[in-house]
Amino acid sequence: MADGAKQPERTGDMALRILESATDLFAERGYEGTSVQAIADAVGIRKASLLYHYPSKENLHRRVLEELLSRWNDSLPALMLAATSSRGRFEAVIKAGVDFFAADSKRARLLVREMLDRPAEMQRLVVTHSHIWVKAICDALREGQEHGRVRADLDPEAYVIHVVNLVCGMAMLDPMSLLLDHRANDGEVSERAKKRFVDELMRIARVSLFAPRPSDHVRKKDG
Amino acid sequence: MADGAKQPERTGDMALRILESATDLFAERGYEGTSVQAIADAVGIRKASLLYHYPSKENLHRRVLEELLSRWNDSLPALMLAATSSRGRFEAVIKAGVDFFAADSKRARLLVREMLDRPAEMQRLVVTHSHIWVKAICDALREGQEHGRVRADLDPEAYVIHVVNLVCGMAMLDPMSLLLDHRANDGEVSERAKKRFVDELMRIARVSLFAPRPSDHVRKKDG
DNA sequence: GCCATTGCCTACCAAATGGTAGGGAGATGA
DNA sequence: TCATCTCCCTACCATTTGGTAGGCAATGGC
Repeated sequence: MADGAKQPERTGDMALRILESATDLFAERGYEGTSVQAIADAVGIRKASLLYHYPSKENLHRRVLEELLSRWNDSLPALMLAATSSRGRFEAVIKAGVDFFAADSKRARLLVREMLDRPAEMQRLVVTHSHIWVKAICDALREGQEHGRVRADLDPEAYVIHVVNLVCGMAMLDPMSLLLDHRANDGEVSERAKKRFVDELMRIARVSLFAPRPSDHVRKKDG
Repeated sequence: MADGAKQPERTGDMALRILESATDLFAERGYEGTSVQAIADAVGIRKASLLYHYPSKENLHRRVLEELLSRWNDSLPALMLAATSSRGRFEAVIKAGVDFFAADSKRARLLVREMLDRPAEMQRLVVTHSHIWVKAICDALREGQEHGRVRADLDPEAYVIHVVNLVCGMAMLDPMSLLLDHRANDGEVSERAKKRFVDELMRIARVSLFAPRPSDHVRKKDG
């Protein structure tokens, strides 16, 4: 191995390349299932070189998680805030949230994994990182309930959790996809399966959010 | 260690005790995060003794998964089949599904983990184990759609997947629970949080399933 | 030239991993 | 009584784990 053709391409972005490979592998195989050696191999360097940039596996893992959460908190809260006012905006916002994960399902996988592997730490992270915009959304939901736009029996906090859960469910599209598209898929989830998944996800989120308008039960037609 | 007070209690159930401890640990820490040594410690025997009952870690893992899926397939399909006909039965059925996981959230955790860790194998398992009753439910849903009981724009397969996903979301109640109940919880999810979670889950599943009846938008009241 | 810093390397480490070999106590049946 | 079988044990194995020590080439300021 290492007989050539592996020049460092650019010094300085080594740390970034490590972070990206680590993100992929942690998402795919989990923390315990990913060895430092495997990450180093993916990057194309030696294990000791990796540990020069990140003093320990645990440290690297923390950085991976921080990077993910900061991205999440960059894009999501502003979008989500616009969600609860009107139906059109709602569509766009949930779609944006879905796209965030659909773009690379690594993120969803990583989040779900962390919730399973480190529930206590994630609880802290959820509280510190998310509870601001969760609260904002819930306030908007409650206001919507007072105006009759939002279903009165909706439980705001629980609703948000379930919608997030539904979106994160994209991490598990893989094993489910054959139920949505019977073609022999070659390891890749078909676009058709993904579309059915996302469409129904948005439908569920939508109809369980908005109070039915008097005219709703008549114009029930689908393409 | 092993200085006494560890008589085998009953021979023959050793294999079962191993299976149970392994189930707990696999669910809590994942396959890679659980060593054979740790399982043996939990049971109170030596590692080599464990490997006498199960020839390898991988074999033990397979048995754990088989046991889980067989339980799932014992209790769920019959219940689910009754779900789609009337609203009363629907409640009971989803509740039963929820209870199945709420009883010990290990099961949900284990399933979610497998979907992340071994998507390909789980795809096979899902197809062979579940697609019969999934198909049955979907048929019932489609029939409900023809009779106007079920929302016309519902996508049966996708709906089932999302409901299963919602139920499996119970595996992630832990890190979310503080959003549902602000009391300092001592590692245990409060009953109140669990109830809010389940109630909203069932509400979402319900309203996104049944077509609104003309009278629905007036009798919107909750206890 | 010179010296310090950066960045990746080889070589090594103790500990833990999954798994094997084989011993021995206790029950069982002929 | 003796052979066999079951079940758990101690002792060991090669490999892999996360991590350290130190070398060495390139770079850049002085």
